[in-house]
Amino acid sequence: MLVLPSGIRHIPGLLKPAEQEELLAEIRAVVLEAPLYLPTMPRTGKPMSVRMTNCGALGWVTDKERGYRYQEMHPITGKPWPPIPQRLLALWDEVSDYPHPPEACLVNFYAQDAKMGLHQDRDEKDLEAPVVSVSLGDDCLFRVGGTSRSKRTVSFRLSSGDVVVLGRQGRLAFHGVDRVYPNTSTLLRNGGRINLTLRRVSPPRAF
DNA sequence: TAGTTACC
DNA sequence: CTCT
Repeated sequence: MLVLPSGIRHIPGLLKPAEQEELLAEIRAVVLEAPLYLPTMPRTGKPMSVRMTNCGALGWVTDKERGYRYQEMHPITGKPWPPIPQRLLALWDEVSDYPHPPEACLVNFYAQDAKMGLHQDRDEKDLEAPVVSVSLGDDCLFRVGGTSRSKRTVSFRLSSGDVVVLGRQGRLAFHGVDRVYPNTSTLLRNGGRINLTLRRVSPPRAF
């Protein structure tokens, strides 16, 4: 039987099919305002296989010249990111156990051959807040390990409507997507997978 | 495959 | 550097 590393919560089917459809419509609206683009790796300029955009006050971006960072503007259009849909803010309140709202929602689109290498989310200044991830569309094989690359990893399947929370000891866990399973969901007409990642970037301002 | 190193 |  599968045992997840501590601090990693997998909540299968948290979003019902109707909620997935509603959320998808909102993400389509985000993508109309802030188009998906192909990010590139720092220094090498190698394109990733995933296409990205963001919503929220800040968005995670990467390019050859300036590397991984958060910024307030879409790198192609130069416009501010659209707001995070209210139902994602509500989901954050439901699962994050954190008293301040997320500032960034990274939207990752995985075509059927896309993947994401093992990595840590460590570009945020606030590491107290968890990372909350929502899956839509085709299933994927998700892999998660410990806080060093050499630690053992476990793999499990994520389906549309599943939510994963990386918090506490899991906040800096290495994780990635090894493959997408084509045609395992009918949510997206043309297949593929969307992952939404909610993050708090800055420590909350003292009042 | 096991796992590095920047830049600001 | 979320790749090789």
